[in-house]
Amino acid sequence: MARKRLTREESRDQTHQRLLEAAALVIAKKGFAAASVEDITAQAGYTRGAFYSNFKSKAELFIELLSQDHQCVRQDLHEILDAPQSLEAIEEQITQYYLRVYRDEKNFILWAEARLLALRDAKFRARLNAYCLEKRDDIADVIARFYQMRGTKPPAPPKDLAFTTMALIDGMRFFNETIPKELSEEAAQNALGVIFTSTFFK
Amino acid sequence: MARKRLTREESRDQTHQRLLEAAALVIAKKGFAAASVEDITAQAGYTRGAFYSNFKSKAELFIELLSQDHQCVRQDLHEILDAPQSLEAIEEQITQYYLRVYRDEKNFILWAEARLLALRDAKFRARLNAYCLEKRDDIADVIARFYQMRGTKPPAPPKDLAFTTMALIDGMRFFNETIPKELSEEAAQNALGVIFTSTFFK
DNA sequence: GAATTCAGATACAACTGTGTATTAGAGTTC
DNA sequence: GAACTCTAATACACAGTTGTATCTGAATTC
Repeated sequence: MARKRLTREESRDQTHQRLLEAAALVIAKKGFAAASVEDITAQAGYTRGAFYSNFKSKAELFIELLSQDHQCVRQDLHEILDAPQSLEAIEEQITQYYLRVYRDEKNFILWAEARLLALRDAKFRARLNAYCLEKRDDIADVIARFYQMRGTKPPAPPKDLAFTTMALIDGMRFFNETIPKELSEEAAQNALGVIFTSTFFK
Repeated sequence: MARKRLTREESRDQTHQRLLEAAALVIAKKGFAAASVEDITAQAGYTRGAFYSNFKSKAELFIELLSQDHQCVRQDLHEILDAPQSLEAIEEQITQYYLRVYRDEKNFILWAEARLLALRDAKFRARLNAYCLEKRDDIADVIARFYQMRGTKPPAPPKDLAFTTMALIDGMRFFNETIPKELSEEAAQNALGVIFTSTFFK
């Protein structure tokens, strides 16, 4: 199994990507502040030299990591929800989608770290807010489309309801991680369902 | 204005309390990991010697800080909600209470830091979960009491609805801090109101 | 009021992390 | 294949953090 000899660019991209993946692991494990550049490069199998020739700073790397994840999540959402569908299908898919995010989203710790970092770093906050608003608007679109199809008026502006959704999911995601014993599948569905079944869609 | 000469115990308690207050400031400002013992004691006007003769570790101090805040918040909640009241009064007061928490709660950053720490430190998590469940049960009581007075069945077990409430408030609190421009008073009320007016209480 | 006790200051030794400057070695160009 | 260029390793100087060990002075005790 001859390993392909890489061009300079391929090699660099590989290093770049490996550092990002390593950072995701290490930051999730130790937290952004406690994750040293040394930790990250060691996890990736490099030394600090590789880091500084690929990124300006730890925050820069983190932003790029979040950006990649944001784009992935966004694409997922669009693939599921963009095709025109029936009222029932869309309702079902939204519920499924969020239950899936709630259960499977691996990177929520990274986003929690990021939010905390954003409170303290204005530049970082600006970048993060852009992602946040993009997501809110995507969700607001879905909500607006849903009510339009049904021909009823939403109980509040869709953008506000989108905030509700995001806040609730994030909060529950945390409980799910720290007190799983108190949050059976059923309890989680009850807690989330308040929005997805009782309010938005009834 | 003669300053009172303190007894040893008074002096120690004063130092202890000042360190806690300083820690609240510094941890909120720099984050738990980045806040060094040196930072905290300097902020309080002491040296590290004072810290190590008052606390076993930074995590220990943090737990005590959170414990104090938890007790305060809890007492507030009870004072407002414990007296038997009319249905309308309780509904109004819950809404007011949460709007107040939402707007005024100064220490939510500390709790956000704590949740992240809890993901990584089992002992810390156990302590924090205890506070979390105590709070959930307090809220669940209020919800149960409300439905009982009204004589209707809650849409889900009160404990689950309490999780919903806590998750939503925390999440919105974050948005309020990082994207205040997108969250007018009205938008916030809409986002929170989904629960307080549409679901729980209608 | 002398002896004692204890809160907190000071000094210290070990470690960890950072960023830059320099170097080695592999890819690229001609 | 010789000169070059760029990625990543290595070396280094420096700053910050930690916990303990020791010391000091004010409160306490007799």
